[in-house]
Amino acid sequence: MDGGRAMPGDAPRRLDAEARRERILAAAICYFAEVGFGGTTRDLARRAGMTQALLYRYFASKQELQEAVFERVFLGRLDPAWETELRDRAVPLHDRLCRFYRQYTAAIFTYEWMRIFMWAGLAGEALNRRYLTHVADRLLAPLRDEIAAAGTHRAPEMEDIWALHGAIVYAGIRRHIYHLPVPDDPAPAIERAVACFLAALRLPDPPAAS
Amino acid sequence: MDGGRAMPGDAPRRLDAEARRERILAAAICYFAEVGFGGTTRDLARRAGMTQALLYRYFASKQELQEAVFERVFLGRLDPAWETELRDRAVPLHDRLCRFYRQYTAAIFTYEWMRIFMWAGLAGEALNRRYLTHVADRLLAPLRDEIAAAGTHRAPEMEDIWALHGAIVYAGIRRHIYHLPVPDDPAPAIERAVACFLAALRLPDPPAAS
DNA sequence: GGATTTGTTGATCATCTGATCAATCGAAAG
DNA sequence: CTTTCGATTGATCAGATGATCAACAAATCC
Repeated sequence: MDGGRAMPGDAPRRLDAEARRERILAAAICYFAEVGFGGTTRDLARRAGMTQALLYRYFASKQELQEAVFERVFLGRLDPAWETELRDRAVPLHDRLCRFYRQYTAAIFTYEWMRIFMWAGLAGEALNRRYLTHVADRLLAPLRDEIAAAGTHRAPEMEDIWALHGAIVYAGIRRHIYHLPVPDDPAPAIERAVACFLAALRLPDPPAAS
Repeated sequence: MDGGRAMPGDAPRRLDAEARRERILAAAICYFAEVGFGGTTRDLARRAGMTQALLYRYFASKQELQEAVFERVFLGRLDPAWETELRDRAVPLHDRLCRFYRQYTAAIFTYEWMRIFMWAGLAGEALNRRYLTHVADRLLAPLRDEIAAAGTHRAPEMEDIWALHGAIVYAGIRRHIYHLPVPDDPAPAIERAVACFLAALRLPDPPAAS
Protein backbone atom coordinates (compact mmCIF):
# COMPACT_ATOMS: atom_id res chain seq x y z
CA MET A 1 0.00 0.00 0.00
CA ASP A 2 2.44 2.62 1.16
CA GLY A 3 5.14 3.14 -1.40
CA GLY A 4 7.26 5.03 1.08
CA ARG A 5 5.99 8.44 0.02
CA ALA A 6 4.20 10.47 2.59
CA MET A 7 0.40 10.35 2.34
CA PRO A 8 -1.43 13.67 1.82
CA GLY A 9 -2.36 14.22 5.46
CA ASP A 10 0.70 12.42 6.71
CA ALA A 11 3.97 13.89 7.93
CA PRO A 12 7.17 13.19 6.09
CA ARG A 13 9.84 11.96 8.46
CA ARG A 14 12.10 14.84 7.62
CA LEU A 15 11.10 18.50 7.57
CA ASP A 16 12.99 21.70 7.03
CA ALA A 17 13.58 23.74 10.13
CA GLU A 18 10.77 26.21 9.70
CA ALA A 19 8.10 23.61 8.96
CA ARG A 20 9.20 21.52 11.94
CA ARG A 21 9.12 24.48 14.27
CA GLU A 22 5.66 25.32 13.02
CA ARG A 23 4.48 21.77 13.61
CA ILE A 24 5.79 21.78 17.17
CA LEU A 25 4.19 25.15 17.91
CA ALA A 26 0.82 24.09 16.52
CA ALA A 27 0.88 20.85 18.51
CA ALA A 28 1.95 22.73 21.64
CA ILE A 29 -0.95 25.17 21.35
CA CYS A 30 -3.40 22.31 21.02
CA TYR A 31 -1.80 20.23 23.78
CA PHE A 32 -1.27 22.98 26.35
CA ALA A 33 -4.78 24.31 25.71
CA GLU A 34 -6.12 20.91 26.67
CA VAL A 35 -3.98 19.92 29.67
CA GLY A 36 -2.38 23.19 30.74
CA PHE A 37 1.29 24.04 31.05
CA GLY A 38 1.82 21.28 33.56
CA GLY A 39 1.70 18.89 30.59
CA THR A 40 4.91 17.03 29.82
CA THR A 41 7.23 17.47 26.87
CA ARG A 42 7.08 13.71 26.26
CA ASP A 43 3.30 13.69 25.88
CA LEU A 44 3.48 16.71 23.64
CA ALA A 45 6.13 15.09 21.43
CA ARG A 46 4.10 11.89 21.18
CA ARG A 47 1.04 13.81 20.05
CA ALA A 48 3.10 15.80 17.59
CA GLY A 49 4.49 12.54 16.18
CA MET A 50 8.13 13.13 16.97
CA THR A 51 10.78 12.54 19.58
CA GLN A 52 10.93 14.50 22.81
CA ALA A 53 14.58 15.37 22.18
CA LEU A 54 13.64 17.03 18.90
CA LEU A 55 11.63 19.70 20.71
CA TYR A 56 14.83 21.00 22.23
CA ARG A 57 16.45 21.58 18.86
CA TYR A 58 13.81 24.23 18.13
CA PHE A 59 13.03 25.57 21.59
CA ALA A 60 15.73 26.00 24.21
CA SER A 61 13.40 25.08 27.07
CA LYS A 62 9.81 24.30 27.90
CA GLN A 63 9.50 27.85 29.19
CA GLU A 64 10.56 29.26 25.82
CA LEU A 65 8.06 27.05 24.02
CA GLN A 66 5.36 28.26 26.38
CA GLU A 67 6.22 31.86 25.57
CA ALA A 68 6.09 31.11 21.86
CA VAL A 69 2.60 29.68 22.43
CA PHE A 70 1.52 32.86 24.23
CA GLU A 71 2.87 35.02 21.44
CA ARG A 72 1.20 33.03 18.71
CA VAL A 73 -2.15 32.80 20.47
CA PHE A 74 -2.48 36.29 21.89
CA LEU A 75 -0.37 38.63 19.77
CA GLY A 76 -2.23 40.63 17.15
CA ARG A 77 -5.67 39.33 18.03
CA LEU A 78 -6.95 42.76 18.99
CA ASP A 79 -7.50 44.87 15.92
CA PRO A 80 -6.76 48.59 16.55
CA ALA A 81 -9.52 49.41 14.05
CA TRP A 82 -12.10 48.28 16.60
CA GLU A 83 -11.50 51.34 18.73
CA THR A 84 -11.90 53.63 15.75
CA GLU A 85 -15.09 51.92 14.67
CA LEU A 86 -16.49 52.08 18.21
CA ARG A 87 -16.03 55.85 18.03
CA ASP A 88 -17.62 56.33 14.62
CA ARG A 89 -20.77 58.25 15.48
CA ALA A 90 -22.02 58.03 11.93
CA VAL A 91 -23.08 54.49 12.85
CA PRO A 92 -25.90 53.88 15.38
CA LEU A 93 -24.53 52.98 18.81
CA HIS A 94 -26.40 49.70 18.93
CA ASP A 95 -24.83 48.63 15.66
CA ARG A 96 -21.38 49.71 16.76
CA LEU A 97 -21.58 47.63 19.92
CA CYS A 98 -22.93 44.57 18.11
CA ARG A 99 -20.32 44.84 15.41
CA PHE A 100 -17.51 45.19 17.96
CA TYR A 101 -18.61 42.21 20.02
CA ARG A 102 -19.12 40.08 16.93
CA GLN A 103 -15.54 40.80 15.93
CA TYR A 104 -14.22 40.42 19.45
CA THR A 105 -15.88 37.05 20.00
CA ALA A 106 -14.80 35.88 16.54
CA ALA A 107 -11.24 36.57 17.69
CA ILE A 108 -11.29 34.91 21.11
CA PHE A 109 -14.09 32.29 21.15
CA THR A 110 -11.81 29.43 20.23
CA TYR A 111 -10.89 26.39 22.28
CA GLU A 112 -7.23 27.38 22.27
CA TRP A 113 -7.57 31.06 23.09
CA MET A 114 -10.14 30.59 25.85
CA ARG A 115 -8.36 27.77 27.61
CA ILE A 116 -4.80 29.04 27.33
CA PHE A 117 -5.96 32.43 28.58
CA MET A 118 -7.62 30.76 31.57
CA TRP A 119 -4.67 28.48 32.34
CA ALA A 120 -2.41 31.53 32.19
CA GLY A 121 -4.75 33.52 34.42
CA LEU A 122 -4.87 30.84 37.08
CA ALA A 123 -1.11 30.42 36.91
CA GLY A 124 -0.79 34.14 37.69
CA GLU A 125 0.85 35.14 34.42
CA ALA A 126 1.11 38.92 34.16
CA LEU A 127 -0.11 38.53 30.58
CA ASN A 128 -3.76 38.32 31.59
CA ARG A 129 -3.81 41.51 33.60
CA ARG A 130 -1.96 43.36 30.84
CA TYR A 131 -4.38 42.04 28.25
CA LEU A 132 -7.52 42.89 30.16
CA THR A 133 -6.18 46.26 31.23
CA HIS A 134 -5.64 46.98 27.56
CA VAL A 135 -9.18 45.85 26.77
CA ALA A 136 -10.52 48.08 29.54
CA ASP A 137 -8.56 51.17 28.53
CA ARG A 138 -8.72 50.88 24.76
CA LEU A 139 -12.12 49.31 24.19
CA LEU A 140 -14.40 49.36 27.20
CA ALA A 141 -13.58 52.91 28.28
CA PRO A 142 -14.29 54.34 24.78
CA LEU A 143 -17.39 52.17 24.70
CA ARG A 144 -18.52 53.81 27.93
CA ASP A 145 -17.77 57.26 26.57
CA GLU A 146 -19.86 56.58 23.51
CA ILE A 147 -22.78 55.40 25.59
CA ALA A 148 -22.46 58.45 27.81
CA ALA A 149 -22.40 60.71 24.76
CA ALA A 150 -25.45 59.04 23.23
CA GLY A 151 -27.78 61.12 25.31
CA THR A 152 -28.90 58.63 27.91
CA HIS A 153 -30.00 60.08 31.19
CA ARG A 154 -27.08 58.70 33.16
CA ALA A 155 -23.58 57.58 32.20
CA PRO A 156 -22.94 53.95 33.10
CA GLU A 157 -20.08 53.11 35.45
CA MET A 158 -17.20 50.97 34.28
CA GLU A 159 -18.59 48.11 36.35
CA ASP A 160 -21.72 48.24 34.18
CA ILE A 161 -19.60 47.98 31.05
CA TRP A 162 -17.80 45.02 32.61
CA ALA A 163 -21.21 43.46 33.25
CA LEU A 164 -22.11 43.69 29.56
CA HIS A 165 -18.69 42.31 28.73
CA GLY A 166 -19.16 39.45 31.17
CA ALA A 167 -22.62 38.67 29.85
CA ILE A 168 -21.12 38.08 26.42
CA VAL A 169 -17.75 36.53 27.32
CA TYR A 170 -19.24 34.08 29.81
CA ALA A 171 -20.73 32.14 26.90
CA GLY A 172 -17.20 31.35 25.73
CA ILE A 173 -16.26 30.20 29.21
CA ARG A 174 -19.30 27.94 29.46
CA ARG A 175 -18.50 26.42 26.13
CA HIS A 176 -14.73 25.98 26.14
CA ILE A 177 -13.92 25.68 29.83
CA TYR A 178 -16.97 23.89 31.20
CA HIS A 179 -17.92 22.07 27.98
CA LEU A 180 -21.56 23.05 28.28
CA PRO A 181 -23.81 23.36 25.22
CA VAL A 182 -23.83 26.90 23.85
CA PRO A 183 -25.21 28.19 20.51
CA ASP A 184 -22.59 28.03 17.78
CA ASP A 185 -23.27 31.57 16.62
CA PRO A 186 -22.86 34.12 19.41
CA ALA A 187 -24.34 36.92 17.29
CA PRO A 188 -28.01 36.61 18.39
CA ALA A 189 -27.05 36.56 22.07
CA ILE A 190 -24.81 39.58 21.52
CA GLU A 191 -27.66 41.38 19.78
CA ARG A 192 -30.03 40.75 22.65
CA ALA A 193 -27.47 41.59 25.36
CA VAL A 194 -26.59 44.89 23.69
CA ALA A 195 -30.22 45.77 23.06
CA CYS A 196 -31.08 44.93 26.67
CA PHE A 197 -28.20 47.02 27.95
CA LEU A 198 -29.00 50.09 25.86
CA ALA A 199 -32.72 49.87 26.33
CA ALA A 200 -32.41 49.92 30.09
CA LEU A 201 -30.20 52.99 30.05
CA ARG A 202 -32.90 54.98 28.25
CA LEU A 203 -35.48 54.41 30.98
CA PRO A 204 -36.08 57.40 33.24
CA ASP A 205 -35.88 55.35 36.48
CA PRO A 206 -35.57 51.79 37.73
CA PRO A 207 -39.02 50.23 38.20
CA ALA A 208 -40.57 50.76 41.60
CA ALA A 209 -41.73 47.22 42.32
CA SER A 210 -43.10 43.90 40.97
CA MET B 1 11.76 32.09 75.91
CA ASP B 2 9.69 29.15 74.85
CA GLY B 3 8.77 27.01 77.78
CA GLY B 4 7.76 24.13 75.55
CA ARG B 5 4.09 25.04 75.50
CA ALA B 6 2.54 25.88 72.15
CA MET B 7 2.08 29.59 71.52
CA PRO B 8 -1.50 30.83 70.92
CA GLY B 9 -1.35 30.93 67.12
CA ASP B 10 1.20 28.14 66.99
CA ALA B 11 0.60 24.47 66.24
CA PRO B 12 1.35 21.90 68.89
CA ARG B 13 3.59 19.18 67.51
CA ARG B 14 1.04 16.50 68.25
CA LEU B 15 -2.63 16.66 67.31
CA ASP B 16 -5.43 14.18 67.64
CA ALA B 17 -6.46 12.54 64.39
CA GLU B 18 -9.45 14.73 63.64
CA ALA B 19 -7.69 18.02 64.24
CA ARG B 20 -4.73 16.94 62.11
CA ARG B 21 -6.97 15.86 59.26
CA GLU B 22 -8.74 19.19 59.45
CA ARG B 23 -5.45 21.05 59.32
CA ILE B 24 -4.34 19.13 56.24
CA LEU B 25 -7.64 19.69 54.48
CA ALA B 26 -7.65 23.43 55.21
CA ALA B 27 -4.07 23.77 53.97
CA ALA B 28 -4.86 21.70 50.88
CA ILE B 29 -7.82 23.92 49.96
CA CYS B 30 -5.67 27.02 50.26
CA TYR B 31 -2.71 25.47 48.45
CA PHE B 32 -4.57 23.80 45.57
CA ALA B 33 -6.66 26.92 45.06
CA GLU B 34 -3.47 28.85 44.49
CA VAL B 35 -1.37 26.49 42.37
CA GLY B 36 -3.88 23.94 41.09
CA PHE B 37 -3.89 20.21 41.54
CA GLY B 38 -0.54 19.90 39.83
CA GLY B 39 0.96 21.19 43.09
CA THR B 40 3.18 18.77 45.00
CA THR B 41 2.49 17.02 48.26
CA ARG B 42 5.87 18.19 49.54
CA ASP B 43 5.04 21.86 48.99
CA LEU B 44 1.66 21.35 50.57
CA ALA B 45 3.17 19.65 53.62
CA ARG B 46 5.75 22.43 54.02
CA ARG B 47 3.01 25.06 53.96
CA ALA B 48 0.92 23.08 56.43
CA GLY B 49 3.92 22.85 58.76
CA MET B 50 4.25 19.09 58.77
CA THR B 51 6.01 16.24 57.04
CA GLN B 52 5.00 15.01 53.60
CA ALA B 53 4.74 11.44 54.90
CA LEU B 54 2.16 12.52 57.45
CA LEU B 55 -0.34 13.44 54.73
CA TYR B 56 -0.53 9.77 53.80
CA ARG B 57 -1.63 8.73 57.26
CA TYR B 58 -4.85 10.72 56.78
CA PHE B 59 -5.39 10.48 53.04
CA ALA B 60 -4.61 7.30 51.11
CA SER B 61 -3.48 9.21 48.03
CA LYS B 62 -3.23 12.66 46.55
CA GLN B 63 -6.34 11.85 44.52
CA GLU B 64 -8.31 11.12 47.69
CA LEU B 65 -7.15 14.38 49.24
CA GLN B 66 -8.26 16.20 46.10
CA GLU B 67 -11.70 14.66 46.35
CA ALA B 68 -11.95 15.67 50.00
CA VAL B 69 -11.14 19.22 48.90
CA PHE B 70 -13.93 19.12 46.31
CA GLU B 71 -16.40 17.85 48.84
CA ARG B 72 -15.52 20.45 51.43
CA VAL B 73 -15.51 23.37 49.00
CA PHE B 74 -18.56 22.54 46.89
CA LEU B 75 -20.87 20.39 48.96
CA GLY B 76 -23.76 22.19 50.58
CA ARG B 77 -22.98 25.61 49.15
CA LEU B 78 -26.26 25.82 47.26
CA ASP B 79 -29.14 26.44 49.62
CA PRO B 80 -32.37 24.70 48.50
CA ALA B 81 -34.30 27.60 50.02
CA TRP B 82 -33.09 29.84 47.20
CA GLU B 83 -35.36 28.13 44.70
CA THR B 84 -38.33 28.53 47.00
CA GLU B 85 -37.58 32.19 47.58
CA LEU B 86 -37.17 32.79 43.84
CA ARG B 87 -40.70 31.48 43.39
CA ASP B 88 -42.28 33.55 46.14
CA ARG B 89 -44.49 35.89 44.16
CA ALA B 90 -45.41 37.84 47.27
CA VAL B 91 -42.03 39.52 46.82
CA PRO B 92 -41.36 41.86 43.85
CA LEU B 93 -39.42 40.09 41.10
CA HIS B 94 -36.61 42.63 41.18
CA ASP B 95 -36.11 42.04 44.88
CA ARG B 96 -36.19 38.27 44.47
CA LEU B 97 -33.47 38.35 41.82
CA CYS B 98 -31.29 40.72 43.79
CA ARG B 99 -31.69 38.71 46.95
CA PHE B 100 -30.87 35.47 45.17
CA TYR B 101 -27.72 36.85 43.53
CA ARG B 102 -26.57 38.44 46.75
CA GLN B 103 -26.83 35.07 48.44
CA TYR B 104 -25.32 33.21 45.50
CA THR B 105 -22.31 35.51 45.23
CA ALA B 106 -21.88 35.44 49.00
CA ALA B 107 -21.54 31.66 48.66
CA ILE B 108 -19.12 31.45 45.73
CA PHE B 109 -17.18 34.73 45.51
CA THR B 110 -14.25 33.44 47.53
CA TYR B 111 -10.69 32.92 46.41
CA GLU B 112 -10.92 29.18 47.11
CA TRP B 113 -14.27 28.44 45.51
CA MET B 114 -13.65 30.45 42.36
CA ARG B 115 -10.17 29.10 41.68
CA ILE B 116 -10.77 25.48 42.58
CA PHE B 117 -13.90 25.52 40.43
CA MET B 118 -11.91 26.92 37.51
CA TRP B 119 -8.98 24.51 37.97
CA ALA B 120 -11.46 21.65 38.06
CA GLY B 121 -13.27 22.95 34.98
CA LEU B 122 -10.09 23.22 32.96
CA ALA B 123 -9.00 19.77 34.10
CA GLY B 124 -12.27 18.40 32.73
CA GLU B 125 -13.72 17.26 36.04
CA ALA B 126 -17.33 16.12 35.60
CA LEU B 127 -18.06 18.07 38.77
CA ASN B 128 -18.33 21.40 36.98
CA ARG B 129 -20.87 20.28 34.43
CA ARG B 130 -22.95 18.61 37.15
CA TYR B 131 -22.80 21.74 39.26
CA LEU B 132 -23.74 24.15 36.49
CA THR B 133 -26.44 21.85 35.16
CA HIS B 134 -27.91 21.87 38.63
CA VAL B 135 -27.71 25.67 38.74
CA ALA B 136 -29.41 25.85 35.34
CA ASP B 137 -32.23 23.43 36.18
CA ARG B 138 -32.90 24.40 39.76
CA LEU B 139 -32.20 28.11 39.78
CA LEU B 140 -31.95 29.70 36.34
CA ALA B 141 -34.91 27.84 34.83
CA PRO B 142 -37.24 28.84 37.68
CA LEU B 143 -35.81 32.33 37.44
CA ARG B 144 -36.77 32.38 33.76
CA ASP B 145 -40.26 31.10 34.57
CA GLU B 146 -40.77 33.87 37.09
CA ILE B 147 -39.68 36.51 34.63
CA ALA B 148 -41.98 35.03 32.00
CA ALA B 149 -44.86 35.01 34.47
CA ALA B 150 -44.23 38.62 35.51
CA GLY B 151 -46.17 39.94 32.55
CA THR B 152 -43.37 41.10 30.34
CA HIS B 153 -44.14 41.18 26.65
CA ARG B 154 -41.77 38.34 25.74
CA ALA B 155 -40.30 35.48 27.71
CA PRO B 156 -36.49 35.54 27.74
CA GLU B 157 -34.58 32.56 26.37
CA MET B 158 -32.27 30.56 28.61
CA GLU B 159 -29.31 32.19 26.87
CA ASP B 160 -30.56 35.54 28.12
CA ILE B 161 -30.70 34.23 31.65
CA TRP B 162 -27.15 32.90 31.21
CA ALA B 163 -26.18 36.41 30.07
CA LEU B 164 -27.48 37.93 33.30
CA HIS B 165 -25.70 35.16 35.21
CA GLY B 166 -22.48 35.84 33.34
CA ALA B 167 -22.73 39.57 33.90
CA ILE B 168 -22.75 38.96 37.64
CA VAL B 169 -20.40 35.97 37.92
CA TYR B 170 -17.73 37.50 35.67
CA ALA B 171 -16.90 39.95 38.45
CA GLY B 172 -15.76 37.02 40.59
CA ILE B 173 -13.61 35.73 37.75
CA ARG B 174 -12.02 39.12 37.20
CA ARG B 175 -11.23 39.36 40.86
CA HIS B 176 -10.07 35.91 41.88
CA ILE B 177 -8.73 34.47 38.62
CA TYR B 178 -7.29 37.55 36.93
CA HIS B 179 -6.53 39.52 40.10
CA LEU B 180 -8.09 42.68 38.73
CA PRO B 181 -9.56 45.34 41.03
CA VAL B 182 -13.27 44.78 41.61
CA PRO B 183 -15.57 46.43 44.19
CA ASP B 184 -15.59 44.50 47.47
CA ASP B 185 -19.37 44.50 47.70
CA PRO B 186 -21.03 42.96 44.65
CA ALA B 187 -24.50 44.09 45.75
CA PRO B 188 -24.62 47.43 43.88
CA ALA B 189 -23.49 45.83 40.62
CA ILE B 190 -26.07 43.07 41.09
CA GLU B 191 -28.74 45.68 41.69
CA ARG B 192 -27.88 47.52 38.49
CA ALA B 193 -27.53 44.36 36.39
CA VAL B 194 -30.91 43.04 37.53
CA ALA B 195 -32.59 46.42 37.07
CA CYS B 196 -31.08 46.74 33.60
CA PHE B 197 -32.19 43.24 32.68
CA LEU B 198 -35.76 43.66 33.87
CA ALA B 199 -36.15 47.17 32.57
CA ALA B 200 -35.23 46.13 29.04
CA LEU B 201 -37.75 43.30 29.04
CA ARG B 202 -40.55 45.74 29.70
CA LEU B 203 -39.81 47.84 26.65
CA PRO B 204 -42.21 47.33 23.74
CA ASP B 205 -39.46 47.00 21.11
CA PRO B 206 -35.70 47.27 20.70
CA PRO B 207 -34.66 50.81 19.75
CA ALA B 208 -34.66 51.52 16.04
CA ALA B 209 -31.34 53.35 15.83
CA SER B 210 -28.81 55.55 17.66
C1' DG C 1 7.97 3.55 86.74
C1' DG C 2 7.06 0.51 82.85
C1' DA C 3 4.07 -1.05 79.08
C1' DT C 4 0.99 0.19 75.42
C1' DT C 5 -1.04 2.88 72.03
C1' DT C 6 -0.80 6.28 68.59
C1' DG C 7 0.82 10.45 66.25
C1' DT C 8 5.14 11.77 63.72
C1' DT C 9 9.42 11.54 61.23
C1' DG C 10 13.56 10.58 58.14
C1' DA C 11 15.03 7.55 54.85
C1' DT C 12 14.02 5.25 50.81
C1' DC C 13 11.90 3.31 46.38
C1' DA C 14 10.19 3.40 41.68
C1' DT C 15 8.87 6.39 38.41
C1' DC C 16 8.52 10.59 35.91
C1' DT C 17 10.37 14.89 33.96
C1' DG C 18 13.22 18.55 31.76
C1' DA C 19 17.29 18.64 29.41
C1' DT C 20 21.70 16.98 26.93
C1' DC C 21 24.60 14.57 23.51
C1' DA C 22 26.88 11.38 20.69
C1' DA C 23 25.38 8.44 17.11
C1' DT C 24 22.41 7.79 13.05
C1' DC C 25 19.82 8.75 9.04
C1' DG C 26 18.41 11.25 4.65
C1' DA C 27 18.67 14.36 1.13
C1' DA C 28 21.25 17.37 -1.77
C1' DA C 29 25.86 18.60 -3.89
C1' DG C 30 29.99 17.33 -6.30
C1' DC D 1 28.69 6.76 -6.19
C1' DT D 2 30.65 9.39 -2.55
C1' DT D 3 30.82 13.26 0.35
C1' DT D 4 28.78 16.60 3.17
C1' DC D 5 25.66 18.86 6.04
C1' DG D 6 21.82 19.11 8.79
C1' DA D 7 17.59 16.86 10.69
C1' DT D 8 16.37 13.07 13.87
C1' DT D 9 16.89 9.62 17.34
C1' DG D 10 17.95 6.54 21.52
C1' DA D 11 20.33 6.60 25.58
C1' DT D 12 21.20 8.95 29.56
C1' DC D 13 21.61 12.31 33.58
C1' DA D 14 20.09 14.87 37.62
C1' DG D 15 16.44 16.26 40.14
C1' DA D 16 11.57 16.02 41.41
C1' DT D 17 7.42 13.40 42.84
C1' DG D 18 3.90 10.09 44.83
C1' DA D 19 4.00 6.64 48.01
C1' DT D 20 5.85 3.34 51.74
C1' DC D 21 7.88 1.81 56.13
C1' DA D 22 10.62 0.98 60.01
C1' DA D 23 12.04 3.77 63.75
C1' DC D 24 10.98 7.41 67.08
C1' DA D 25 8.36 10.10 70.54
C1' DA D 26 4.60 11.66 73.21
C1' DA D 27 0.60 10.80 75.51
C1' DT D 28 -2.29 7.18 78.18
C1' DC D 29 -3.03 3.16 81.04
C1' DC D 30 -1.79 -0.32 84.55
